[in-house]
Amino acid sequence: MKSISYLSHLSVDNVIFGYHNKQLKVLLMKLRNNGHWMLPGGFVKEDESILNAAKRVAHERTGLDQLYLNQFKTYGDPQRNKDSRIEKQKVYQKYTFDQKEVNIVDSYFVSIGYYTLTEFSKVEIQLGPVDEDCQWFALDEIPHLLYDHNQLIKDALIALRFHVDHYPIGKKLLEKKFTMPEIQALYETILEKSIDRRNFSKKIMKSGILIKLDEQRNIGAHRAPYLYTFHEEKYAEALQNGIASFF
Amino acid sequence: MKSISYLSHLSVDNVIFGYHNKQLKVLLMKLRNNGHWMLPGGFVKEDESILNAAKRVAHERTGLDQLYLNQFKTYGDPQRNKDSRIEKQKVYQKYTFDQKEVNIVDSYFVSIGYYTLTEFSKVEIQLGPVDEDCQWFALDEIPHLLYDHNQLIKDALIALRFHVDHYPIGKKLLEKKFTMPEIQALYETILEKSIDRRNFSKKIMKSGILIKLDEQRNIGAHRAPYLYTFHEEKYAEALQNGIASFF
DNA sequence: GCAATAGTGTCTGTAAGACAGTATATT
DNA sequence: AATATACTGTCTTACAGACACTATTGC
Repeated sequence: MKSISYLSHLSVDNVIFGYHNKQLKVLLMKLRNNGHWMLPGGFVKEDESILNAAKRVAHERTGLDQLYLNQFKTYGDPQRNKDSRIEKQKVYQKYTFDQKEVNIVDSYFVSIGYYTLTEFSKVEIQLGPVDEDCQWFALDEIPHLLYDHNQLIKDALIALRFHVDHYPIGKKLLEKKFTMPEIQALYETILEKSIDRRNFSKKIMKSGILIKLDEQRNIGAHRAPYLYTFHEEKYAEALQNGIASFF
Repeated sequence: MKSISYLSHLSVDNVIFGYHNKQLKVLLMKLRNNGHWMLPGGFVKEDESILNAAKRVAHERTGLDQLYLNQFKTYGDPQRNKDSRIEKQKVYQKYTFDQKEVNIVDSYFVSIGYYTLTEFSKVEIQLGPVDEDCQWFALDEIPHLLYDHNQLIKDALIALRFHVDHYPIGKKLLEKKFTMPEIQALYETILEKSIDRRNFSKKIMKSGILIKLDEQRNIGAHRAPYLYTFHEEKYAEALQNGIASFF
């Protein structure tokens, strides 16, 4: 194996949320020779920022660039990398750090948690160099993951929902032009609650981030919905400064 | 120097806020042979959680136990430990990690930021083993600090204010029994804004975390204020679940 | 005309924020 | 009496949340 210098005892873990058609999923992977599902993660190179390390990890699996990553919490407890289910001898376990090989299983890693949210319908999953499998999982079908990764997902969800509540989303999740029911479904799916149509529309229009277009989209045997786009400046400003409270 | 095993390239930095008598201060220190003020920080032992590492760092300087620490952000950029003002040869710079000596200056450290808030009047500052000086600084008198530590303080303040806005504080900052003006001054100082007396009292009483006692405190040539204590259960519950929005 | 979905306005309750006059303790 | 600080209630306004009928399209 080629010797690459990574910071030892440090990793990044990514909770990659994917949205498509009223479904919210999480990207999970299996390490070769390991057999347990886990979050995509990786290590930090000696000359790399932690944010770029997290972006690289996400890019390796999804091919996506320009992801909007959010750091949500850092985990560091000597017990967190113990998992009694691991058969140590079978595990892909040697990794070169600073010229010496290290057991990546069962040794203490401090891990920086990031999450991101993306449209998953066009993502073609690629396996990383040490991956055996990689797939999207619906939130209610997440298996028991390695280490503390189930907890990371819980924490990331809380952070994501908080974010959605205070900052605009949707630019990378919806088409350029979208309907009010579409963006409402996005919010409802992420927040896992239903929102009154009239109140939703009132509120989001008042925030100013949407522009109503003089176009409609014909979909099915019913009244055609109007199309909207994001107001670029207002959207960017709200992303900077936040919105008092959204939904 | 004794060989202690620490996780390399990883540190914790503490923003220790101290409140006393309408003043909010930050504890800063100077490293021996360095000459620049910085946040108290330290390294993580091989068998230690990052939270305990941060507690140990705070304990070393303040002697305080049972601090309520909050992790707010992790910093990791190869550029963050560069500081052109450092005279490298003069710096206390050798530290033993994993049996080998490492330059702690100018090498890449990922740092986990914690903040805490404590009453500072009874704290007797102790110098850590590598400290030259350690003192409280008012927020508007903070000098230019090493590395990105001024930014850490900014971020910690935002996190602290957010926390104060959504969770109860005061148990470790006020005496067992306190007056309404006292707790209001605490909020006003931390949030750096004045709050209407009538609205403050209305709001905090409605939250249920205060119990009005049938006692008054005689202080000075004016009407005696009533005393209050925290409602233990309500306080604990609010600390768990948060309060919609406070001030 | 039937089925399906989109569009829209009003009312009510609650909470935030502005605001001023009275009460009490000390000297 | 004068000074200093504490105590308290009402009004206005904005927003959240509940709620129902009409409009359009395809078949």
